[in-house]
Amino acid sequence: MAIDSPQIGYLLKHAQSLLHARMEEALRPLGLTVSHYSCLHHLRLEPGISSSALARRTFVTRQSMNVMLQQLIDRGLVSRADRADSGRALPAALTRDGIAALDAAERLVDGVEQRMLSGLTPAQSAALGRGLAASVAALAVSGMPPAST
Amino acid sequence: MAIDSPQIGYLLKHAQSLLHARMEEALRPLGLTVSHYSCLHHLRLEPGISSSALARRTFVTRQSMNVMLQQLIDRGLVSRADRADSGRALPAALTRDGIAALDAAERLVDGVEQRMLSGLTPAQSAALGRGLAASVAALAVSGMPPAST
DNA sequence: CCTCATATGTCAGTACTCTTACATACAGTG
DNA sequence: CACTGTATGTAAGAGTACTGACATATGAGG
Repeated sequence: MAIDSPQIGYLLKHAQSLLHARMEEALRPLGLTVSHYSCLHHLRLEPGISSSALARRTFVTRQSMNVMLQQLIDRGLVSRADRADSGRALPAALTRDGIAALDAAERLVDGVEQRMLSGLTPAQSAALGRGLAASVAALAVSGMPPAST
Repeated sequence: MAIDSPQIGYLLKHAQSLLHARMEEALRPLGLTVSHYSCLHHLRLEPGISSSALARRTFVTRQSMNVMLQQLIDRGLVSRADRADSGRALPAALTRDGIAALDAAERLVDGVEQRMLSGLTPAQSAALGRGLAASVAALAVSGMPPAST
């Protein structure tokens, strides 16, 4: 293993693990998990999105997303059509209560993210964002890049 | 939610998710999971480490680490004393086969990390590392920082 | 010496996510 | 129209990690 860069993977894991833990703590008073929050968040960004598409946005399988959606529906935070207009996709959307819960959750989550970036200047935060975006782009497609040589 | 910075949490999750997926793919031919790799990796960094300490390094509970360690012991990659010299900690270490497996795994993982950073200059990679380290530091302790105002 | 706090190992139960598999609905092509 | 490919929803099962609880071993302090 090389000397300098390879620990970036570990730092990435460490940062993500801590962010998840702090978000979980922050959301606990609302009775929401981070997964629930992510679901609601993307549901607001794209009202009427299908469960499968939502699953891709939140990096889980569509089976897991269906379970989570059902929980949120049972709690009255999400509504979902029981018949598809076209195709099989059943559009889901936030209810009034869902919007309220998400508003409260956003405030808490924003606080955690601000705390995460509190040791960085705006320029450094922007650089962090660019670095992460470049990493995402480089890892986006499955499989190995053309072998060296 | 604010306009610019808050998406960094999502980028962090996205990057970590993709890194994990690519590492899993790369390690599959060896029959190792990313969790197994992390375990072996830290076992080499700190030979004789206890299961609980190893769990902290790899961000899982000591119960989960015990299960993983047992799997690796059953495969002959790790050895563990059955009696503690002092206290209750049972020191674990890599076997000859474990070192060989880890050597092969390190090469594959390094390739993935290099791919992740391939779109960044060395200076940008360093900045990414510093940003992540600062994020880890800011999120390190549980609980909320003193409320604003 | 005794007590308390901390750390480790372990067991049992729970919850969550994934893998695998199948049925359905549309789009494109012959 | 029939066939193929892709996308979605759903169900069943396995695998994995977590929470809660308890016993044990050491060190600090009275």
